[in-house]
Amino acid sequence: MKKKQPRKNSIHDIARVLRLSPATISRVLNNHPHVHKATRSKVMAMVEEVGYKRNAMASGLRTNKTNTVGLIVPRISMFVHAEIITTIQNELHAHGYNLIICQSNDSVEVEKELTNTLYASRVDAVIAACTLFTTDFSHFDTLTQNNIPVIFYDRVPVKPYPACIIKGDDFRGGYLAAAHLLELGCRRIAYISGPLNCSIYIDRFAGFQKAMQQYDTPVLNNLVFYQELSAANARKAMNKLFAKKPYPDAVFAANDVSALEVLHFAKEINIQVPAELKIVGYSNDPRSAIVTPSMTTIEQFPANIGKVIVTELIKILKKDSGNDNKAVGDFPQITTAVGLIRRMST
Amino acid sequence: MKKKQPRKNSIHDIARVLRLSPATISRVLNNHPHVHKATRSKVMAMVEEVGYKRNAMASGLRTNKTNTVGLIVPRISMFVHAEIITTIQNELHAHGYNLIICQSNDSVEVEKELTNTLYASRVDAVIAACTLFTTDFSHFDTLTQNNIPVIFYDRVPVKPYPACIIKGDDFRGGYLAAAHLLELGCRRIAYISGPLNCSIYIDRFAGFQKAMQQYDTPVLNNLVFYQELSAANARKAMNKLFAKKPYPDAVFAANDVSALEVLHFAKEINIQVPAELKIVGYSNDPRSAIVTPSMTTIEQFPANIGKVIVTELIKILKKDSGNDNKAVGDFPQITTAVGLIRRMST
DNA sequence: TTGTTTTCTGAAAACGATTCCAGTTTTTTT
DNA sequence: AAAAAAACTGGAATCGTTTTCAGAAAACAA
Repeated sequence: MKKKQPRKNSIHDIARVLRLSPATISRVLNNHPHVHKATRSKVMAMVEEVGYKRNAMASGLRTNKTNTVGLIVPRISMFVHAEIITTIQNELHAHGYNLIICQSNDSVEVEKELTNTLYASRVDAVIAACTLFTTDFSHFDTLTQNNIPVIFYDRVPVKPYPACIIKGDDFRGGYLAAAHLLELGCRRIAYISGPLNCSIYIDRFAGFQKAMQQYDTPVLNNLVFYQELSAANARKAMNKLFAKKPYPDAVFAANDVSALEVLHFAKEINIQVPAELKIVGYSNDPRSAIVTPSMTTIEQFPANIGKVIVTELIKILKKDSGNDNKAVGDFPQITTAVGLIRRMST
Repeated sequence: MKKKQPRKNSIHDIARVLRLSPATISRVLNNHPHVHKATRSKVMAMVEEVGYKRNAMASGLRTNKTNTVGLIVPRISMFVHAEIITTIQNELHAHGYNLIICQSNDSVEVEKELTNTLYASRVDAVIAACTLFTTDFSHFDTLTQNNIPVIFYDRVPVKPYPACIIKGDDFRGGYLAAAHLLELGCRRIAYISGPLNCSIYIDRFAGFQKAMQQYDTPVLNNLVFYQELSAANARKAMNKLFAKKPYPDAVFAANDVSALEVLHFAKEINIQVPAELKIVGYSNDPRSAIVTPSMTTIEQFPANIGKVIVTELIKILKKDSGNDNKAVGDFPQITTAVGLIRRMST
């Protein structure tokens, strides 16, 4: 019960007991060469015995390295993000890095604070998926200017920024969804988009337009909605769409939450899906597979995104030259594949 | 473009420029009294100008305080956890603490490493929901023995452990689910449980038994399954249950993933839900609300759990006496409420 | 044996912020 | 005007680790 570690537990304490210097203990702990075998095992034994654990703050302060990567994400509960995070964590772990996960709750204010906190703890790099409302990315300057590499993904800066950018092929996603509906014969396609200040929605919309154009189908203003993609907003849009005929024959929603609400609404007012109305969502949220009818959606391959992010990050950390002497154009910009998953809603 | 922060950026640098001592800068930064007003504003201006940001490692090393709490969780993607985490983060933030979120991926090995990492960075406290397979909690000893408070929630130690424990009322959850089914007239109730080495499943099962007993209904061994709660395992269980008559008239599953698979299976073999088979899940996963028929389930009020956790944690951190001189019995053990949400599956 | 490498080890100076202890200035009191 | 108190500031030690530099010990060569 009263078994207590000695109050202090530093390499000095170990050194004192073994009549060695802290320097030697440190060398053992860091696998430096030129430590006598006997000394090494003596030290290791003692380290084991007293349960010594390195103080990361002292170490980091001295070496200017934390082996830690910070991640900022709007909400961890979003399926795509959860999946990406998990992959990132596993991959980083394999490379000896720890991951600090932070949620911005889609608040720019919190996002700013988080960049500061991560800088304060001097993480080796930051990975960020910004909020919907982040149009000014200058709060990341503290990081980039102090040579902490930043990788953006998902919701990325629209204007050039000195950081690596990794994004899904949103243009193609929008195109695939629209082309699919057009091919099925739909011509009055409603589109529920996110706000157009955000990179992903800009691109999805552009893809949507491209497909419509290819099928010589005009994009009707009263069939397109730019809004925060909540269920409530989707419902509002549907109320407008079905206030009077002609009804749309398809709805493409830029995320699955909206698409699910569209489906729910259609059921309520007894519109047959897919016969009278076809629906396509975005992201392949697990819910989209289990509703009835199951939902056609765009798959983003989150595990792949995670892998690409870590691969790039490791490259950057390895070469270690930091952001110095780099022009904006020197930072890679990578697009990851998307695909259409056809289900019963079309 | 070439605008560069001066290479170093410490209080020494600010002190040098202002012809003050680092001590004074520090005092300004920490709102110590007894700093001349003029000096204070001069310093603040310079801090602002050079964009000085405190080095958390140096500060933490000196003060032995990081204002950071570590959180270990099996998977952030589980809805209940995501919700709890978000609440914890927001509440902690209000108290000036940062949160480091870590995933164990339900691996005991990773969980161990994470406790070490969190100890290495000397967080002020650790909140942990352990893996299903954690039966030995000794890897948390490093923390408790070094006076870092630990709070367990959800999946908590079964044996006494010197840490605060916060758990949902799993006994009552199991009871409510079973009693609900019994009240509706079900008598052949199958139960898909998690493995019984884990606190939550022990309690849910006990609650289930209690209800069965109150209704003088025997718990039949061939209707109870102890297994990791995956969709695949749920399907296996269903295959057994529906291999030959008499079929069960209800299934209670200890989580929603299993319950959803049960529903899916029932649909496949054309069993009417709820007419022929009633189903109850656990956790109120968002998916349970949108399937057809929607799923009756046990709500755990995750936001409330998060609040309770932070309230307790702040109490502990405030009194700051640490784990010293505390017997195992001195640590609070709190149970949070659960409730039944009745939907169309019953 | 002596001289020269090669191994091994320790002393001490960092890293950046905080804080105790004095010391200096200013204000207040007598 | 002198004495006492209060307000303000700086020096220097400290937190625990890493690393450079140089010194001591061992191994090797001549």
